[in-house]
Amino acid sequence: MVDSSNDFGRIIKQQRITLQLTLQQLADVSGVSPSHLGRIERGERFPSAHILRKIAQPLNFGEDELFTLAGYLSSEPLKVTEKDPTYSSGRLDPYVAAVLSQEPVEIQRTVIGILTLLKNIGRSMSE
Amino acid sequence: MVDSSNDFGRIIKQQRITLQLTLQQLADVSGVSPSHLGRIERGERFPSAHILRKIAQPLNFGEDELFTLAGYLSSEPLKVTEKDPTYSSGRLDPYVAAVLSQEPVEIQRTVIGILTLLKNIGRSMSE
DNA sequence: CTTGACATTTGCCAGTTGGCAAATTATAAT
DNA sequence: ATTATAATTTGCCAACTGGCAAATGTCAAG
Repeated sequence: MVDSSNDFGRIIKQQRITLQLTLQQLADVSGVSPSHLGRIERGERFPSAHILRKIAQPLNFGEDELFTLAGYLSSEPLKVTEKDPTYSSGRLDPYVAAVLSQEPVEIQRTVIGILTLLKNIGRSMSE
Repeated sequence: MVDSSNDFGRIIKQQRITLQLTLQQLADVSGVSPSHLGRIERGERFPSAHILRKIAQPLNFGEDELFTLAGYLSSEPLKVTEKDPTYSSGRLDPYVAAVLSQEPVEIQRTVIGILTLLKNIGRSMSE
């Protein structure tokens, strides 16, 4: 299965690169084969919970953080999301709320500041 | 494959019974086939993260909670949040919630993705 | 340019997941 | 008990996961 907008893989890869690890090294530490790790990074495989748990710690992710990321970023959009009006715009996504509430209010507002900035940039570029 | 001490299945089943749902009804709501749900309940299948996520909401479980129950997660709370009292307010600033909820969920999640990336960069730079 | 040493990707395939439909079992109602 | 109906389980199999080994890509040193 290929995930065309492979956010999860990109995040994993970014973190591996940041930590200066090769696939082989991450494989040694996590016990997951380098080939499989590579396929996860480029969205050719969707890792099982078992694998997610193995790679969470070596990548400095909280386990549940990685699970939540994987769940929400998985290739198949949730039908529930489409059917349930409470999940569409006008409401705050529960996952987003959960993650943000872990941050100090200062950080929360900074995030909003960045969002506003990006929107302004986008607006001015489309004129 | 059979899980001899099938705690997870029992908990899932208990919750389904409590909510007065049949396998068929839970299947309709969650989008997971009744046969598969049945096999999960009696420990003949280990649900993927994808399936876990689908059934969490209809059963009134938080996703992390369900992952923990599934035995994939350690039950330890997040280290960062626990050790640093100034770090988390534990709640979402109302202004932040108001602004973010005006964006599509997709954007909301992208914002979180950016935040995560920035945190990872910061973490690796301070080592 | 070539060699050698790693790093990453690909080919292959055994094992597992999860859906569909048929079979079986439980539950009512007469 | 008998039939009808709903709920659950089983048989089957297409699709996916993840490991191993081979192939390919990358790059620094000679």
